[in-house]
Amino acid sequence: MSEPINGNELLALFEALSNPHRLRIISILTSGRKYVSQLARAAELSRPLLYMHLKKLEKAKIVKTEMEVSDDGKALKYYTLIPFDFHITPDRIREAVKTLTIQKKEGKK
Amino acid sequence: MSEPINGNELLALFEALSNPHRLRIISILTSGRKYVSQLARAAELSRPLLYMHLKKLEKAKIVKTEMEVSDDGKALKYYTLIPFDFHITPDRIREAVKTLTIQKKEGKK
DNA sequence: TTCATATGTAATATTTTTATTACATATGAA
DNA sequence: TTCATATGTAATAAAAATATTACATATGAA
Repeated sequence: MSEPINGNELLALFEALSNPHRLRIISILTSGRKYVSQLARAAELSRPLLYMHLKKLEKAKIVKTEMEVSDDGKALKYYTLIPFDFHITPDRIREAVKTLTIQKKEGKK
Repeated sequence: MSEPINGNELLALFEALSNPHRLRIISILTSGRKYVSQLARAAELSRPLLYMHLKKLEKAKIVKTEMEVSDDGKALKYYTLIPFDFHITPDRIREAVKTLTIQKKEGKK
């Protein structure tokens, strides 16, 4: 969480955190795990849109998910916050950049 | 730098850090200030594109700028890294979200 | 005067991100 | 069977971010 971090992972982290809805989702999840529909109501987002945001948070390893079946038989997809403690300084960024391979437009024809 | 941070400022910070070129720019500036053309060569970016990226870094207060005139009379615009040390945890994000007023599509007609 | 070096930006194009609409399936309760 | 609750996603639209092109000005040196 606080160790030297790979450049691509660090970038994915910042990308995940660079949106107000996703910050709010993180905020909501600090009070405990929520299943998708529940989270959609709390965040006031449509499920398709919420899924998109959750994918970015998953990619950055900020949330994890698990399927469960409720007492009344409904399938529930729970999202849980993965605790983190990032220490961001210029030196850490300089170190991370050494392993940064992501290029915008990479693979362009 | 490490104190509780305003939600909008935190978002601007993450937005500034969520691009590989900008991370590289920060990395380059860790070795000392550079003027724009110098930085453009080091980062292998066109000046117009570099200006766009520098604006985002300035907005997030990650860099500052000062104009100077070189010995041979050229105007030089120097960019300097502002030291920072951010501590990012779920609780800090939850606190910051309370003061988050930025909404995508805010002000839509 | 011409060249090489700077800064500065407007207009446009391209790409990516964000958001919406419209579906599908499955479960248990009424 | 119908209703309310879930999950899941494809197709599309809209908005924002990124990138390029084409200019402008100014300086000192050759």
